[in-house]
Amino acid sequence: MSAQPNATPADSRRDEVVQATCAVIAREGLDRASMRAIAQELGSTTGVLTHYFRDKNDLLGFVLKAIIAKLELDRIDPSSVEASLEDVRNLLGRYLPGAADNELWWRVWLAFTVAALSDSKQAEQHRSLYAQMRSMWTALLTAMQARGEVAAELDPALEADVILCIVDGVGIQALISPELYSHDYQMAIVEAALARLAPR
Amino acid sequence: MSAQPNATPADSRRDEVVQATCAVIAREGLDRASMRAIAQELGSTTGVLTHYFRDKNDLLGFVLKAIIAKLELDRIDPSSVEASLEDVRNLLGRYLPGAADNELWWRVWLAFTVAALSDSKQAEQHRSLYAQMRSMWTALLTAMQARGEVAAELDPALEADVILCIVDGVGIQALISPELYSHDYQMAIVEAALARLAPR
DNA sequence: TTGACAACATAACAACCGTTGTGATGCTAT
DNA sequence: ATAGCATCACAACGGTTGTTATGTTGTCAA
Repeated sequence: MSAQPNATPADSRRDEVVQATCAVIAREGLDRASMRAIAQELGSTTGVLTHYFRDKNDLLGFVLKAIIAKLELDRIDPSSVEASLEDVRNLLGRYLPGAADNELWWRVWLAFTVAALSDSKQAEQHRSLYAQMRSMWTALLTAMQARGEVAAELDPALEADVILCIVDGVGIQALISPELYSHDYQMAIVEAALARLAPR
Repeated sequence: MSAQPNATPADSRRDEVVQATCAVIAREGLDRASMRAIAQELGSTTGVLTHYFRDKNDLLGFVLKAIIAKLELDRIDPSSVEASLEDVRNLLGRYLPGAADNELWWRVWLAFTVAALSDSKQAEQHRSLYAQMRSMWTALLTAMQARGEVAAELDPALEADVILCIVDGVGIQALISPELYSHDYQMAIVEAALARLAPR
């Protein structure tokens, strides 16, 4: 279950710090995630943080990398898998908040995304990451279209962006109004926006 | 063009401060919008801010109120207007970023939204605001459905949430990748998600 | 037993934050 | 002319921030 096969004890401890940082960011926000707050969440002092990370930027870099890994780990290879519309639904279902601990990762991801809007370096990273998702979905939809699973008259690139937008939108709304956006309701919205993919 | 018909000079000066605050938030982020940074944006010192506002919270309250006013000002009364699908498109078109100075307002709004996720008081405000939009769209779609402008088998409440989600999603993506999300492309995505509203 | 090193705790530092009080300036009504 | 008030500039305050240096503890090889 560990991240790496040859993970040293130091690496696992580092991961604990990253986890604690995510917890603080998700609960209090990115700007309130100070060194001392993170250390307190960990039940230690800032000495732990400075020992395993060069500075705060370094720590946040590890956090962002962990989030990105979470985003891409459960991704499928669009060229090797013959996905049906049902598979697409399941894939999005596991990705959205409302299931498992996804809400925590969504909160952290959204915090970094908004912060990236004011940081050209981080903005470029986010752009390329979304570009990656975009090309993945475009390839997947193109393959499905060739197999007749997606209506022929649709533009796969545009539909890929529709998926990205609807997922982001549902994600945000679910974070704002979790009592309204149950997992089933999130899926209902996604399916409503995706129904047009079906042929005929 | 002023906000209020009987606006005093003090009110207009207050509005200048609010505008400057929005500019700083949009450019540098909410956490970087310090009193001194806002004053510098205004070409003054913090004396101006403390004179017109009790404290920073008070100032940010005015900013949020200005944003909300921007959100609701160009809203239509769903019961009095006989909107067509074309009108819905135009309404959303004026609302999305990519047109006029909407991008600035979107950045500020998103900053407040993410901050609200870690503040139960602000979170409730955002929830009720989205609830307001939700009921507006539901009423509008219901009326259009009764007039045969929207397919009869659809659930207006669900479709209202689809609209809210797709707008938020397109808005965020447009802020992240403005060079990709032109105004026309934003509209194309919205129209793609909205095409299913048409009857038959 | 001792020395080296990892794993922290602790304290101090400058920089920045929001807030407050004080004073200078200029306009306005009397 | 002068009192009064609006409109700021400015400095200082306590608190919090990230960073750095130094101290303490345990472990383990030689």
